[in-house]
Amino acid sequence: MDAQIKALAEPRRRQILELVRDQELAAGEIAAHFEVTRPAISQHLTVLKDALLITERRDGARRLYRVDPTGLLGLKQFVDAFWGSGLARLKAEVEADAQTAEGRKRKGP
Amino acid sequence: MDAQIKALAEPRRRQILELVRDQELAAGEIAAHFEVTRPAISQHLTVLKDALLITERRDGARRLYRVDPTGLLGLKQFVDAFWGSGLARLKAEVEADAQTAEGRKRKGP
DNA sequence: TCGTGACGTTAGTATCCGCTAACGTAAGAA
DNA sequence: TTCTTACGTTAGCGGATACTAACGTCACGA
Repeated sequence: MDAQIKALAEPRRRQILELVRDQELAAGEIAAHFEVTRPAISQHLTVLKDALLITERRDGARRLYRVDPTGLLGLKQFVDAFWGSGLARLKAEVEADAQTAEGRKRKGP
Repeated sequence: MDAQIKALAEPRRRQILELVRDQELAAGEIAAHFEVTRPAISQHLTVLKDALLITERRDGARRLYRVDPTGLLGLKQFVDAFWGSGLARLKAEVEADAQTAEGRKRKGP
């Protein structure tokens, strides 16, 4: 999961992911959306591919890229774990606060 | 969400988050779990705090830290969006493959 | 075979970032 | 006040990385 999070830490790579989220695009088409050089985009695509976040498919001299959702599984589990436990703790706190507030009838919001 | 993902991109910061996920710990207690110096941990805590991933509470000369789950909301939405759309696309592909396979009865697994 | 289009790859550079060492700050205890 | 504890902050260094420029590779058409 380390490679995936580090890949997503770069804003441009997240933009690339959004581009190939619903459509399959060639490397040149992706690069055309940005103002950096094409090799820079190529390196970003390599990072995303190594992190299993996109898949590459050859079509003649072109290479088509698309999102690979399975690569996000580890990150999703990580986030969901914190999200679930965090919400549970928040809920417990709110209930505890409500109880103490009812018992004391003091220290308003 | 950029600050949150960049904060999570560092493995040590994820370990810190796991530490203060279910318990409230002081900066020194957190630093005791690692082999790096205390100032390094202090800087990590600052990054996590700026990214709204943890909360700081003063208790005398000590400072207690704990996970703030609400800071993960943006990242969770981002991941869920890709996860949902990606799974939908995968499902559509599988169904399309099943149809073509049934029609052609060729090109096995 | 020669040329062209579409990519990837490799130096080389500037910047960012995590770490340590040294210093500064705030809150009790003596 | 003075000492100690528990922190945060700054300066500086070394490694990682995003970028550009130049070069190499593969597929296809003339």
